[in-house]
Amino acid sequence: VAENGAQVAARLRGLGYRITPQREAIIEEILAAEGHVTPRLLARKIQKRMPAVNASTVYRTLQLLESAEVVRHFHHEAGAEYHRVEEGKHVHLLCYRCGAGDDLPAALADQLRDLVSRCHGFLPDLTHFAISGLCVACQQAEAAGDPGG
Amino acid sequence: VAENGAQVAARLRGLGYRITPQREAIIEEILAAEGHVTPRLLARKIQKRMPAVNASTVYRTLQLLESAEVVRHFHHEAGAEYHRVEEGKHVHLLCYRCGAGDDLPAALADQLRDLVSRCHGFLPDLTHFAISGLCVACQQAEAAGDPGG
DNA sequence: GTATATGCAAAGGTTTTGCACAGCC
DNA sequence: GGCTGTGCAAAACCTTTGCATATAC
Repeated sequence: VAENGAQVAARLRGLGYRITPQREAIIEEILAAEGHVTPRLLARKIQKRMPAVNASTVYRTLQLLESAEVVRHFHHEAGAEYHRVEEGKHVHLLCYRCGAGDDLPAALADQLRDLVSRCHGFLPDLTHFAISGLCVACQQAEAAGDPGG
Repeated sequence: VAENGAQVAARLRGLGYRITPQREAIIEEILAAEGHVTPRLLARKIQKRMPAVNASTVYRTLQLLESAEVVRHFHHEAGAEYHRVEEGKHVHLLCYRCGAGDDLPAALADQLRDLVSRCHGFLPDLTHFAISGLCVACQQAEAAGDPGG
């Protein structure tokens, strides 16, 4: 299902957008990124390849790509992060003690969504905000009285 | 269980902090606020009472109050919000279509937490990030083909 | 050729920080 | 009186915006 850069570009063209070298580079960089990227990091990566590219172009392109459903963003402690839509099923878990990130298995995520929906009516999108908490290792450390970080 | 301003001040004194008029005003304003406040709104409220108070004092005091466990913060689309610890049990639901806010019933919140904890090991704090989704009304509107906002 | 995208620069906004002075205890 | 907290100003960020120019189609 995962599109490559050329396919994304073709789809954008079909929507009436123009394909510029800047946009090609930004698309490629996002598709190449595993997981998620902040706009600022993405801007830095792009500027390594094409130093003249302005940060505002990166921000504008991200908005464009989100409206074209190529990417999506979610929020965590440090702000917003972008990822390709195909990787959007992840529920992001963040340990507030050690900072480790993890993902919720899809089956469990579905179960949570259905439970909220059935019991409360609200249909949650658990992928849009991260979930803070304690990872297994840090729970054990806390139980053992380890002061930790 | 809810402390009043004087009790909070006494507790801070016990921790070795000094109580200034600014801090008293900030504490009172937070305790008076129902629900949550952004730092910027809090700063504006304080400045109505005491025009000379600088925003940096508000930010510094919020950090202090959080380390003393008087307040806590959570994140949503627009940034961070602070609330008193006693009101911290809320899981914040936000409709991404109409913007309406709601809270998850405590029993359901507990159930979700236990489910994640049992199945995955991770012990989530569902109060630290809001949960985005569709409220009941907007689900019906979408089902009815209403273009909506 | 024309509409769109870009670069640039500047603005906008929030939050942080350094420092001298004021004021709490 | 000593140490902590405050105001002020400025800086540091990130992100957005207006406008003239470049360029994709």
